[in-house]
Amino acid sequence: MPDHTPPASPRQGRRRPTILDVAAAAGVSKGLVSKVLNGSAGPSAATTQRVLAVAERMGYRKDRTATLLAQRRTRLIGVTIIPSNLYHGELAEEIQSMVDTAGYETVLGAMTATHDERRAIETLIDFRCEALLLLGPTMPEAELAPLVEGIPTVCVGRPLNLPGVDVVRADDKQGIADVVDHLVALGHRGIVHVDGGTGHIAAVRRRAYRAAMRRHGLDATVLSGGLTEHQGAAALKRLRADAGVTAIVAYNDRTAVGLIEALESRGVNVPAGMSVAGFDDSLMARHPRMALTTVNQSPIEQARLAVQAAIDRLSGDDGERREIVLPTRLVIRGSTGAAPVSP
Amino acid sequence: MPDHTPPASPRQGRRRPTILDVAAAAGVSKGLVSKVLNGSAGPSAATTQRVLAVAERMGYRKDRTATLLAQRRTRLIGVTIIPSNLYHGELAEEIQSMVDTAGYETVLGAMTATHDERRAIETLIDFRCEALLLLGPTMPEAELAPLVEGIPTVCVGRPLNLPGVDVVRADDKQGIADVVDHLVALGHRGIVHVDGGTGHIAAVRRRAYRAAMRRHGLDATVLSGGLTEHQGAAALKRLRADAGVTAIVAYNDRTAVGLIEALESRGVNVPAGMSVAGFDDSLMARHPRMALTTVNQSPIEQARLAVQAAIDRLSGDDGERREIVLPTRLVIRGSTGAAPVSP
DNA sequence: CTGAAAGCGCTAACAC
DNA sequence: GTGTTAGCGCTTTCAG
Repeated sequence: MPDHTPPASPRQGRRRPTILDVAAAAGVSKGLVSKVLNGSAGPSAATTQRVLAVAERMGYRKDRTATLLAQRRTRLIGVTIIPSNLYHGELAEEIQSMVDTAGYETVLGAMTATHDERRAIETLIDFRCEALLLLGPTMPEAELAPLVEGIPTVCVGRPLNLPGVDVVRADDKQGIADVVDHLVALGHRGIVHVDGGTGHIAAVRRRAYRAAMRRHGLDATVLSGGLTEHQGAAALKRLRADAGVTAIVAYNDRTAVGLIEALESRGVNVPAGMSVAGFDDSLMARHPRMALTTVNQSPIEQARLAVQAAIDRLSGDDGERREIVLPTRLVIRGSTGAAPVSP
Repeated sequence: MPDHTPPASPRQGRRRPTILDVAAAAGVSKGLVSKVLNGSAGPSAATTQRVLAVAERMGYRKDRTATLLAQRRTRLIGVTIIPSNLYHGELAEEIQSMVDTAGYETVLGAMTATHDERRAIETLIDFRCEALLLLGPTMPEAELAPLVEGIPTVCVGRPLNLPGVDVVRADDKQGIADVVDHLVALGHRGIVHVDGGTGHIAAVRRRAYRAAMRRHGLDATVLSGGLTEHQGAAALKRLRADAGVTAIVAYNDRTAVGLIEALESRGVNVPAGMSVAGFDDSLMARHPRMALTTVNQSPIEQARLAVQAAIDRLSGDDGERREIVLPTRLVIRGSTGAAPVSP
């Protein structure tokens, strides 16, 4: 006689009670239970009481899967995130609150070495998220387009000219320009940029750096970096010692922090021997020990506006694609200083 | 005539194609399509080809909700996380990879100000996660028990004596003891502890601190702190200036970092004026600028073991509750130094 | 090899 | 007020 376990089911305690079990135990129909559970008008106070009590006692929890299938909506908002990026963490916390109060739920799609952006987005879509919030997406526009087609998406942190995709971002160009201006004002002329790799935002900042240098009549040098501390540190190997470089404009705070680490481990003091500026003004940058000169891009405001845009779309706002560009704010701290006088 | 939009449906592009649409377009039954899509044996090569092509062309994506409902399993592993905690971020990335390679998927349940641990866990359960990984849960055991009952759970970072709940944690007691020993060896006697609030791990470390102090015949003083930089900084206000305190054992790196920030903003140099030690050895602590003396608790190893435990349970391992205690490793860096000689 | 049909647990008309 | 019923999109026997 074959054993009678449910197919390929994982070890699981006794079967979860369903709405039917509750209905039976309360002596009513499942339809009624459903209404009670959803607080919809109809059921009498007495029934409501009883059903609720029974449900509670049985430890009943609605099966969201079934609910969603039946309702054909999820009230889910998907957010792509790099967990080890503190700036993403900050944004995510803010987003979570906003989404919460709007009566939706967030689901975080992690991007890691083994789980790239495409997969993260696909996962989110598979969860039937009704809207997507992409934190600093790095995929090329052309690949992103078909992926998010048909689902209200807001892109946080980079420009993206796709129909149906709203954008909330900081003015990266201005931010980088401010950094370069600041360094030039301090007397630096050998200013290099350690970029953020192949992503789109990286390209934007790279261009902004080049434009700013040109404006000052200075030569631009770009070193390929990346999104992590480690990649930032590694970029230093590509810096020629004799190049007369006295300042580095890093892609973001993580890159900058990695650079500072690498510099100081080689005995180069920051800012005495080298000025370093970041981007994001993350918790890391704010700390007096790090005291990173960086660019603040109002994460809270970005989170608020991004969620707002998504909710608006979900509420039927069919208006034009929005592109909200927030001003950046240069935050000058101790990691940048006057250029050393040449010997 | 009533309009015919689906009930309360959010704005959504044309309806997503279902398996039925694909079946119709391919001229086969939906059952067959299902089989093809799942790669199960049966369909002929020709049909497989055709169905796959049609599905691709229509941009078909399976509705996970429906799939799950039908299969009665999700292959989902839920992870609770504090997004702004860098240590959690590190753990999460590692977990994600491990879970990935095991053929499961992770869903992150964020804990924030508006979304407490209970809600995060409930959300995860509502997603029908088959197993739960709780990162440093703070809820009292008695409240946690009914919540996670019946679902394989592994608790990361704190002891938890609950049937069916495996534990992977570092030896906090040893870790704190090492810190205290280290400080005592440096000549400190006025050593206070800024704790992590009301959570369980906080209690464990508090006790460990008290025990270590007692062992050295020193008076213990505990200042209430918290899990964030801000709360760490705030704790300083509660420190009496005349107390002869020369060293602080902080609950974790975030608390320590907050303390250092607050101390240095008051002109107290670390470690010259005050030694500060953290716990976690997060990315933050490792940076030379922060150079935090702290306790490493092998996050990668913890992630690996935690996922392993969860997968084992899901694979039918009904063995005894496991409690894996990893050794900690004191990492001495620049934030602790010799006690100032008293005047 | 393919199709038909019975659910999965819940919601939402629509009757009673 | 309360019960009945028809799905939601998919998987999975079980026949053909």
